[in-house]
Amino acid sequence: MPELAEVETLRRGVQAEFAGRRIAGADLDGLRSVRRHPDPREFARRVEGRRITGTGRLGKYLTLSTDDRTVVVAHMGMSGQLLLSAPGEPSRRHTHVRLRFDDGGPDLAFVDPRTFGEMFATEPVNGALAELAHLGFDPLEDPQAGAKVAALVSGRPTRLKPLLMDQSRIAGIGNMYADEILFEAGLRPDRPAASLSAPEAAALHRAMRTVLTAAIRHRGSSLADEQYRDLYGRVGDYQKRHRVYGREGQPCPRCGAPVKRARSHGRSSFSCPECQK
DNA sequence: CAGATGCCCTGGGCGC
DNA sequence: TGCGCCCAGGGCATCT
Repeated sequence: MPELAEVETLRRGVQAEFAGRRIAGADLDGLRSVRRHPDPREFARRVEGRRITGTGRLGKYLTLSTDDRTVVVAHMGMSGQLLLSAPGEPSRRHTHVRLRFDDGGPDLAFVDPRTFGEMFATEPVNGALAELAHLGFDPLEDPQAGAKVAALVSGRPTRLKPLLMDQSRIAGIGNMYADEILFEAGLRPDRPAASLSAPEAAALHRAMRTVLTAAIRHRGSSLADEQYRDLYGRVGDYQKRHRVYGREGQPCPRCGAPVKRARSHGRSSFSCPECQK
């Protein structure tokens, strides 16, 4: 389930492999992955002939800027992959979008079994993409992130974990990294945000940076299903360093108490009952 | 406005 | 071997 660290890993791959190249055409399979376009042919028409000039990321969204105003946006959802594919090589199952390039180099394939992900082509209005306007700040890219975390928790009755995962407030943190960040910060997932002291809010921001930068350094997390792969099809390494997520009953690496799993709304939260307060 | 719920969707794992 | 069931969960629409 690609979150900020996995999308950032993909972005770096896409930047290295696709920046400067011109899209010859887009092959589409069905409507769902380009569902923002009333007619999928519109997506193909908008990207054809565009040269990719750079890449960006806001939260879990990856953006490809081009030589005109067109911006191609990708979101991986639960199971989306962006894969470097040899031109002419048959598309694997669940390939929904495939970008071909005019230089004979590798294609970019969007593969997504569960189809929660999407791609679309759009353009900025007043320098911003309307489709991403609902997103909150990026915890790594925003230089004001520390102050924004402090402001966010102040006076808010919401519990910490839903707050961390609320993309309209902080962009890029999902279920997995929320658990790891809260463990790193020593804070319970169900802790009311407003109850945090100033040092605890600072620790929460520090934990975001620590966990997310380490996860990027290790090229993201691939869980048991190995659904997450980078652009080259490689699994990440950071799952080996998970301390609570997916580790129910195993000893907390800090105090040895068994990691606890709690469920709410069909989502699992993993935490240490002893050292998260 | 915030929180809760249900839906979208498929592969993999499990029990029988 | 195969079938039905459950689970994973991000984003969004819809409700209270």
